[in-house]
Amino acid sequence: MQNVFAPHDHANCTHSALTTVERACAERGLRLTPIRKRTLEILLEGHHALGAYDVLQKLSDDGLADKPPMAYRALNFLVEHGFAHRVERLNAYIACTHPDADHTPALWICLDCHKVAETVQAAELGQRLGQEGGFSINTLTIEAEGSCQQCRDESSND
Amino acid sequence: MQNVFAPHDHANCTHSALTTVERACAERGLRLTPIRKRTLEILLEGHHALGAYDVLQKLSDDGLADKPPMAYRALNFLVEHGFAHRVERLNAYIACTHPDADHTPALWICLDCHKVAETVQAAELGQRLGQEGGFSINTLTIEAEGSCQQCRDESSND
DNA sequence: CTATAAATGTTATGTTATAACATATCAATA
DNA sequence: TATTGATATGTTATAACATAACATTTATAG
Ligand SMILES: [Zn+2]
Ligand SMILES: [Zn+2]
Ligand SMILES: [Zn+2]
Ligand SMILES: [Zn+2]
Repeated sequence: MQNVFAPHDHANCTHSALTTVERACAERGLRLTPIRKRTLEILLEGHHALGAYDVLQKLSDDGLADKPPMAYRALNFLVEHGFAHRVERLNAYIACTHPDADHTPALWICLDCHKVAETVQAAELGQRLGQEGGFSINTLTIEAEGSCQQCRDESSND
Repeated sequence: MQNVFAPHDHANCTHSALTTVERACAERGLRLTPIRKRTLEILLEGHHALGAYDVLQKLSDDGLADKPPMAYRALNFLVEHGFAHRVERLNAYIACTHPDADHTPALWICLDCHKVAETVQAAELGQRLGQEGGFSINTLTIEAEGSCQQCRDESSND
């Protein structure tokens, strides 16, 4: 999925992410337990970032988990293996939209529709920046807040 | 100051930042009140990020402030006007090392010495990334965790 | 089977941040 | 210089985010 801000077949979006993650877990010997799978499904419900306690509430509604550590463990599992991303600016989490690739995403947070998109072209860019000062990058966070094309188009149609 | 990871005349570092901020406040009609000034001085004590409650403790030691909102207000003032930066990855704050320039910094967090450096060459880079998807950037966060040249040099001298 | 590791369940608490409202101080101007 | 409106500070309370520590259960390998 390229542009989550634009209208798209989100059922397909969800389904392909889920099957990709299931395959990746099988290949890598990771256990996509019920809590973990449901947590991913919850994040996949939309392209909005959810806080850990939002996720926990939904897990609790499903009778799967009802204590903060349970949600954090599932979210951390997904993040560690690249199936979800933490949005630092929002203290929140999104499902990854290309969970097959080993990647460092740049995140685009629309302040209008509140969707969060990601692009993967950002990593080498950071590496270049860092080399200037001899800094060796372990992890790189790139997040932008602003407005997506769709929201700007809509607001100009007033 | 370019490379805060390397040994440098930090007294000068502190002094020049403080006088630059004082001048900027005078020019822009901003009030660098005692709490705000002391908060800046606290951040300037080193190139380490401090949490709001660390700052609050120091303000409290000085009898200047003793409730969370006081520290957050002072920190927010400094951040809003570009005199300090919030480090999203650390939920913490650093004094800006070039408070004269209107800038979007990239932050370099050394996991070894825990110093945080900033560079200003990053903004246009983000703009370029964003334009690809038609995203209009309001604020941009670029933060890297890793190891600085000095720390890597030292650890290879074992 | 059983030993081991991994995951989950649970309690408690730590950490970060803000809403809401009261009071004081500053700065412009009548 | 008194009024006043804006800005900053003081205060209470609570919201929101996150993890330490330990017990129990479940999965997997030998
Ligand atoms: Zn979708
Ligand atoms: Zn949008
Ligand atoms: Zn310095
Ligand atoms: Zn270092």
